[in-house]
Amino acid sequence: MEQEEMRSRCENCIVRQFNSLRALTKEELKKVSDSKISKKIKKGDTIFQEGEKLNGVYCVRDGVSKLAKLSPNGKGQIVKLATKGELIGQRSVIAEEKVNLSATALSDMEVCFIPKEGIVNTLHTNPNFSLEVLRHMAHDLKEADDVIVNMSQKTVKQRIAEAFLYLKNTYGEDADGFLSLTLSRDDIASIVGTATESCIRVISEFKKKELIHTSGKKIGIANEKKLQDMVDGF
Amino acid sequence: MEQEEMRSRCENCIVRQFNSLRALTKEELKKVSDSKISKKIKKGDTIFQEGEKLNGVYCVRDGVSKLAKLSPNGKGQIVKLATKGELIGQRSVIAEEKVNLSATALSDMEVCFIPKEGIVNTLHTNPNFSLEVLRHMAHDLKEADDVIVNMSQKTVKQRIAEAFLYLKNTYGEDADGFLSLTLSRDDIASIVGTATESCIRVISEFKKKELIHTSGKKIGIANEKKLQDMVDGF
DNA sequence: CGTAGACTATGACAATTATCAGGTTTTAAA
DNA sequence: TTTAAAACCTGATAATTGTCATAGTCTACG
Repeated sequence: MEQEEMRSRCENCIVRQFNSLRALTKEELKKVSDSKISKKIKKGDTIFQEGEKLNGVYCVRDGVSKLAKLSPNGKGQIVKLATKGELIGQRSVIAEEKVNLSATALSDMEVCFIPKEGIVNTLHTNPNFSLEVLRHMAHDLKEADDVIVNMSQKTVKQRIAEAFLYLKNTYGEDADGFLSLTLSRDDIASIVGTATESCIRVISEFKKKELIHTSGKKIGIANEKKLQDMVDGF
Repeated sequence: MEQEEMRSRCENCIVRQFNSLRALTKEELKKVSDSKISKKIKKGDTIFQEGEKLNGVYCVRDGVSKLAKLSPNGKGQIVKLATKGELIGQRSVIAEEKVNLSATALSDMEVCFIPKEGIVNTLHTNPNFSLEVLRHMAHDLKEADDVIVNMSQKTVKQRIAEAFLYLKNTYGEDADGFLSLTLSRDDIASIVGTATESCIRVISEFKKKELIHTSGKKIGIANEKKLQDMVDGF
């Protein structure tokens, strides 16, 4: 059990290297580690919901979640995927507002809930940490701006092609050449902002043109160059 | 001239109260004021362009600018309007990346260029300032997320109606009941992400339905409630 | 192992939106 | 004041995308 105790300390957690927590001092990290709560979340379960008030942030240790807004009529729009190493909920904690997106697990996940006190205090006292958080937020903002531009300037086909390339570059492929992150057609549609049926149709078309190959819901990229050309409008 | 000297000091600039600079200490503010350069920018002129490397941020003292991405085919997408009191270019300076949007004046403007050294140093030493910048960025990020959701879940008509309400709430109306910020049909189209012709058609339709009234390119809101209902899908 | 429910798939059609082509009006500058 | 350019407007048409209906396929679980 001492082994397990060691492993569960933030100080020994590799994931921390990927997010703003790496700017914490040893003492600050110790406090965070003492206050954090590890949780396992099953695929499909929600971590938090739009409108909730968050009392802390979640650090993703393993798995992938979607941050999305559901509309009254049932269709949702995925705004961002958050994966190993990312902090979610920080925007809401910093702005002291209710969360405007809900977070749902796309795979089994392991997350650590970090109560906001530790975070907020440190923001006031450790400029390196603030700056690090700021950099991450600046990056998220750029990505969001890019999504806005893509939604208005690219067709559904282009956006789906782009999504596949993004998934390959971000999450990689398995041994058989399929994207490591397997999403439902519905989730893919929600990422690119289109109807599920339109998404399925485009996937069928890509398959016919041998740009991708599929097996069940798994998708593999067969012709990266042509997909990229399509994104670029050729 | 001493009067003018007084007025041009950041210490006496009202605009500062609206942005992160209010978190600066007197000394820090003095340094910023000493290093800043005031510029007048004429309507239509660009402040900076996509891909440029910014050596500082711009503080908008008066006027309105659009932050947009131009696409190769000529259509642009406006991602954000920045007005009196806002800082622009901070994202790029913080992330130490080239700017990903270009900034163009929509009206005659007065801006102050603040070299990044002062900003970056202060970010490292004054946690209040970092935190204030962080809050603003968190707010921008939420707005960007909302735009993404709107683009995918609302029709062009709804987005245009929403834009008019936004312009009224943000910039107000003049004495004759027209929106204070007058935009070209082209710019309105770029905000909601549609073709100029589609935008004009919707405006004509709104006019026929007496939801708005126009005079030249000026637009006034005639029936706020019905416009809001339209946004909400009724 | 069989069945309910969820997911995938496709066709037919409707709605939305873009594009092209042509006018008219407004604006700004000579 | 004339004139050229830019902005606005409208119609006709095409392309894209969404919706509805229906059926096949997969999968989890009793």
